[in-house]
Amino acid sequence: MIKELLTKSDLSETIKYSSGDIIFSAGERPSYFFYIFKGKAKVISRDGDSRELIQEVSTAEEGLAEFSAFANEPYPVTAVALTDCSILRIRIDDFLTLVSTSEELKLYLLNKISDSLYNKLIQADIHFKRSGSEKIIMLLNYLKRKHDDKTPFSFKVLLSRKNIADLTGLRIETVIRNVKKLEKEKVLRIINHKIYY
DNA sequence: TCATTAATTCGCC
DNA sequence: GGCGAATTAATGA
Repeated sequence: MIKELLTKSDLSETIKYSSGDIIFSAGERPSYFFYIFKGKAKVISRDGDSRELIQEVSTAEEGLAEFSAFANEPYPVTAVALTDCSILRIRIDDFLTLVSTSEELKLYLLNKISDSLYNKLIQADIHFKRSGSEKIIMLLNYLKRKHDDKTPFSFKVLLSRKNIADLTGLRIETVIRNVKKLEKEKVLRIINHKIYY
């Protein structure tokens, strides 16, 4: 287990974060590798302080922005706790030493970073679409891909309108208008404000 | 439960 | 497609 590998080293420490706390900020030089034990965090880009783009949501038993341990660049993004979190941190030098000794850790990182890359490419595709409704449909398809039941309207979207806006780069009003349009076109259903796709 | 804050929706430009 | 205001939902004391 990755968790044991990281904890057995006395080089690591566990830090508690409250919901909303910033774990690292864009522009900072990474000094630590972070691994979430408990809770959920988002990795975002910011546009002033009004708008944000959700780049990734990481949850328990996952690292946070793993690429940063290898990229040797300042963080291009900011990480914020979405819930109360318990997060392990280990200095990057120590982490890299640990990686060099563990096949399991190497495989984990290869998997996780590949997965992130895949997500990024889908995301780029979403952003590349011109119309709001196309962006929303692509996001819904992406979210539904792991949903077993492929029949229409079987998938309840748990995201808020704001979440969808933050994931697609659209404004909330645009999301609301497009979602209504898509309902008229019978592409999705709205029951109790929730979207079924 | 009440108060505060966040999300959603609507009308207007 | 964005802004501000009104409404509604969620959250916290």
